[in-house]
Amino acid sequence: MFALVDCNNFYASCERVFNPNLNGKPVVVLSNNDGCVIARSNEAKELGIPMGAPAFEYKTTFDKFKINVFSSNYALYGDMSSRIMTLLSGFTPEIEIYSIDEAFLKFEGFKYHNLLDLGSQMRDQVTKGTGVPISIGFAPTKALSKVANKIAKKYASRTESVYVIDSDEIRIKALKWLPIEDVWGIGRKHAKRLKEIKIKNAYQFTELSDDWVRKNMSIVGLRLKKELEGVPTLDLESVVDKKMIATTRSFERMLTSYNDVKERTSTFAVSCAEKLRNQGSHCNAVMVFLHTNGFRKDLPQYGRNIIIKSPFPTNSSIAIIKLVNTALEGIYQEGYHYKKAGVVVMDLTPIDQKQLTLFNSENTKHDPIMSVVDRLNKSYGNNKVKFASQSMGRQWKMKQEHLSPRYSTNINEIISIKA
DNA sequence: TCTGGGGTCCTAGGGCGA
DNA sequence: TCTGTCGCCCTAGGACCC
Repeated sequence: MFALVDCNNFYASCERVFNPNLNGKPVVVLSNNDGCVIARSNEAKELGIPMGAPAFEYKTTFDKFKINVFSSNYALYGDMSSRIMTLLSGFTPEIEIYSIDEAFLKFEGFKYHNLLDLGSQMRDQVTKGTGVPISIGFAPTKALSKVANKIAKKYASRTESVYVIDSDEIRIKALKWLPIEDVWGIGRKHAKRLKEIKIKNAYQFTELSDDWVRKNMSIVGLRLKKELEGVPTLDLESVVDKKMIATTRSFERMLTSYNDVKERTSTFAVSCAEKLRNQGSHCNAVMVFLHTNGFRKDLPQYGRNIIIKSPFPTNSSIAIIKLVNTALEGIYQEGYHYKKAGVVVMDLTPIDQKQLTLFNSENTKHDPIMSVVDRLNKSYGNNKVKFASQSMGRQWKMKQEHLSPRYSTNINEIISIKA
């Protein structure tokens, strides 16, 4: 049996944990730069705030309904997530952390265990330990546990947030209930095509022929079909090293000078290099992209990306900045208003599998310098150590007008209780 | 004025050597 | 020496997830 545990409206719930006044009130959390809505409490959903709503367009709605608006606070959400995952790990060693707010758990040999009781225990322990409400779906496959979870969440009061699919009868009933566009693994494009041939719910999807699904939706679609039929094709996935690492951002305002863009991409390069060192990897290539604001039809549009191979595997911030600068020179064009840029490090290899090259060897001093940089940043806060191409005086800030304190990860921002 | 960020997997199609 | 075919590798692009 698989269980899918999903935190309800995770970011909004995290904000509520340290601010109980928000209970019962509408809450939304915005993306980086306070751009669009990425999480909503049930009350905000009921007021018709859609996922992805641009914040500036909904400002009057926020004011009108007294919606509590927060900038995203990833320090807080990341910490809450790891506390929840630790609690869940107490129930089974077989756990796959699927995202910041979701985990698949596998229960072998629990045939005669009462899953409803088990789910209730999990729910109570996480709620008691962290204050974040969760929903749990049990089923014989991962895709079906997603379906069960949706039901647990949708009918929270009736199911007490735990739902079990353990018979064919319940499975079919659940699949008939689930609209095709809500099936895990079926995105917008496939949902549209399926609806065109009158497939409206998950059950009808399972009635299609294997051949049709294989032909039109590839092996991925066929695996999904089997999963929904109750035949497991997906197992828990173990944590593997990332195959690419990216740092990309929209700018608060549009940039028109080469040096401004270069400062940004250098900072992205440093961030990617740090992530590489954390993972214990080197990169063998970097990709840099930049583009103008696609929403501004009145301005000329431009966007390009370029991949540059590194002469040697590296995770040195200095070496990666150099590569990124070379790449940027290749694609930067004067005369445009740039809104977004990013650096992606690719072709990653483990540090201990370094191939020696005859030419172009790297500077051997970089490794010790980077470990000093990492230590300093760890002790004095991130990004204290800057490299020459990064801005020194200038402070690049994300727009974060509604940021909550980092209650759980910064001693200066812990919650204070007034007597 | 203001519209996120970070990933994975699969397939088709072209280049290329056997 | 030329041509056809097969399979491998690489890349771009599409689809999906949170």
